[in-house]
Amino acid sequence: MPRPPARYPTDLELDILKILWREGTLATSAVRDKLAQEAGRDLAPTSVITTLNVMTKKGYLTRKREGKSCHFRARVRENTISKGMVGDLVERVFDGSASAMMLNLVEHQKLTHDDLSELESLVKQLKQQTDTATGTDTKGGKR
Amino acid sequence: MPRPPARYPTDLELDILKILWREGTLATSAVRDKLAQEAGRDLAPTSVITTLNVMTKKGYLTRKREGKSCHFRARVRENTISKGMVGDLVERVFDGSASAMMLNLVEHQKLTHDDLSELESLVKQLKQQTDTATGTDTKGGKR
DNA sequence: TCTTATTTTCTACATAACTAGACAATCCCC
DNA sequence: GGGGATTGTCTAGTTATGTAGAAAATAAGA
Repeated sequence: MPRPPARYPTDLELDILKILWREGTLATSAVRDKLAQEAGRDLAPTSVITTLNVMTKKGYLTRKREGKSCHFRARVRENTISKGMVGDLVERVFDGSASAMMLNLVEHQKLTHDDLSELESLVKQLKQQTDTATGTDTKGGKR
Repeated sequence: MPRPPARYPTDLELDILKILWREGTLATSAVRDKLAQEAGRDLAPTSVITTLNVMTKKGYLTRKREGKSCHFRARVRENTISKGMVGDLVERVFDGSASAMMLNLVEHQKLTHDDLSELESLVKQLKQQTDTATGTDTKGGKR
């Protein structure tokens, strides 16, 4: 068994996905420009196309021929990917314990006072839901 | 510029680190056994040594000859690695916004009522610290 | 001591990721 | 319509990861 394929988008793929999530549909050259401007990746046109084709093969993108050029669009939603990547990290690093990861985040990453307030109210809200769900515990299956 | 080296331990490396963090120092064969038992990785002895040597070269491990065999020990602390990996994900997926990642976690990962309680008190505690810090301008240097 | 089992070293190979060149296809402008 | 520019296809080169075999080194036992 050789190198297993990555479960989630690689670095470059993620940079491209971010662009397409924001911009919608773009031609190859446009993707190339954005990559240079925003991600500081100054790639040859062929490099960009190759990558876009690979991503299409992987199911990350949709490809449509438009005259001589191709237009690409994200086929996966941002939320799905970020959720998956976070979940993967929780699994691999924290053995599936989301709370362990939360604690790590709260302790090590810089959170502003406002961040903390927002988080606090969100937690309070969720706690109430869990409270109410003690009777009908089917509610927990939010996701 | 070809394939960039991973910034953090790969899958297999992390599995090995987890074992060594828990067990302290182990000979190659012991690492191999644990990998089989706990991670379900049934590797050939040579595969394990090769990986251990690579990890040593990367600075993850310490290697000491002990008669005919070698003993390995983690050289990096668990906290450092997990913090780094979480920070990396925050950077790559959430563009550096730790709070965005928190929200994702709270929304999508399953947290028990107890998890939420613990989190709540931790946030409360941190908020107070931030409050006290309002006098000193340490707030400015966010990111 | 000589055989044997263990462990290491060195080499190797498949696949993924990242990048780009050679070259073909296609479009636009004069 | 032909020349130049743009874009796509195909191929390829480099490094990382994951895995293991051949063979050397070493310890241990009969």
